[in-house]
Amino acid sequence: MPPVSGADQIDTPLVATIVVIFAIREGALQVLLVRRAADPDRGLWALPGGRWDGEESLDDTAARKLVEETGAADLYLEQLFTTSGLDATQLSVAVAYFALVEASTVRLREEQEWQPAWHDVGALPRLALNNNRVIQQAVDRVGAKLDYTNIAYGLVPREFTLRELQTTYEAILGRSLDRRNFRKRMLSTGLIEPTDEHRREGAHRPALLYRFASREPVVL
Amino acid sequence: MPPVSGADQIDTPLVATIVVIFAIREGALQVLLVRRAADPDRGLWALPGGRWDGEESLDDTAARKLVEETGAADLYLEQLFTTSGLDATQLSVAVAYFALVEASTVRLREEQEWQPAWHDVGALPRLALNNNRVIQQAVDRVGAKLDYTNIAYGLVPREFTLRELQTTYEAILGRSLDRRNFRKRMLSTGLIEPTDEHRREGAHRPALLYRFASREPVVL
DNA sequence: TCAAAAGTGTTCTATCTACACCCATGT
DNA sequence: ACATGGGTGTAGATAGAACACTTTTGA
Repeated sequence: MPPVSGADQIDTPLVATIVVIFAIREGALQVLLVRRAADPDRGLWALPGGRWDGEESLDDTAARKLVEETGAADLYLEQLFTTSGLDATQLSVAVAYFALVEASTVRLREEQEWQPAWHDVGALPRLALNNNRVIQQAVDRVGAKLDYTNIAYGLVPREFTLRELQTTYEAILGRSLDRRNFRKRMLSTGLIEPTDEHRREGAHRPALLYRFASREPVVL
Repeated sequence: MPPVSGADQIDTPLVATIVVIFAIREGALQVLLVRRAADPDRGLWALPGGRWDGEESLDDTAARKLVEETGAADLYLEQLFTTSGLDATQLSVAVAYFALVEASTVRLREEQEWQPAWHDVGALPRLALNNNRVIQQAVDRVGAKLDYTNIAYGLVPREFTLRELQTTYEAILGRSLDRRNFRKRMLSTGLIEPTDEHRREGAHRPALLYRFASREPVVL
């Protein structure tokens, strides 16, 4: 095991991971933010993150941060990019990730001083550091990957209706899709498959439930 | 300006950039390698890289490394990903980039102890650390981006024949393309445009020269 | 006149887009 | 019976893939 970095030193580079945690809530794409506890920008809403201590990989640090904040199993986690110079008061490098979690599995620790809370990506406040830009890049990346991967499995329950899946896509892409074409394409890719169960809710025909054929990342 | 990290300390995380420098040479995709000067894997071929000292951004560190090794203007440089734990002897983080340079503008510093040299990506030796994997990811990324960006401008001279451009694409993709379809697609995207000059070389009809409409990154 | 690479168009296929009606259910 | 969302097919447009002959030049 490699030795651990000592306590804060102004001349030691700080390596941190930050995680853009997405979930679909109330039909909208939301992101988890916390109150930033350190200068600069103390008190502003910010992406959750933590120092990398060298005892685990960067990916593991990001995954651990995700679980700490949401209690959610690590459904989908991907590295975005790395930036330096965010924080003019300290030599620092931030490795940004994004994660996709299923809203119903999340239990926030709302008693915490950093006040974790979901925010609609369409109506974000000004965030600490460059966090607005990081989130925008994460949204763009997820939207692009919806077309040729199965990563939406991270956002929906194990079984879901096509309507739920379509709402998820629309929330990320920011535009509405044609129901018939959406169904045809989803099924033709083979990424999802029908179950033999239906869900009835309300005064209308019950919807067939589907599942992702794989809940590991697949690229078409 | 932020303070500078001190000399080597075993308990200070080392942040380094490494750069996959690509050029087309003799019709093949080649990558610049150097002899690694430090343990582990001292003496093996490796990607050029250098410590990040905090006085410049990570991107600037990678760009400077590129210029130091090749003398080439920074034609195209993009971040790939960041890894930790490459080097079990030290707490380290490596930020990988790839660069596209035009072979004719490169002047290697061959007198250097680290023996910079071009290697065909199709026939690489075993490299230090995870460098084989880094190069593979870089090739995949470039190949994917050929389809929807103009990044090939980084690999070809300011003016070029369609044959030269096609050879460049084929070297990266590892397969041959149809000449007529290639021409049609290249011109229909508007990424390249004809000049009014021809190049005659050999006992055959002269080829019209083309240029990239923009030599800054463009996404279709 | 010959060899060698440049230049050019059409057909076929697959994919994406647009669009309207019937079905199953609860009240 | 009616309101609500679920489920389905077709036609037109677009983009990509396959494919062969003529042109210009230097030797």
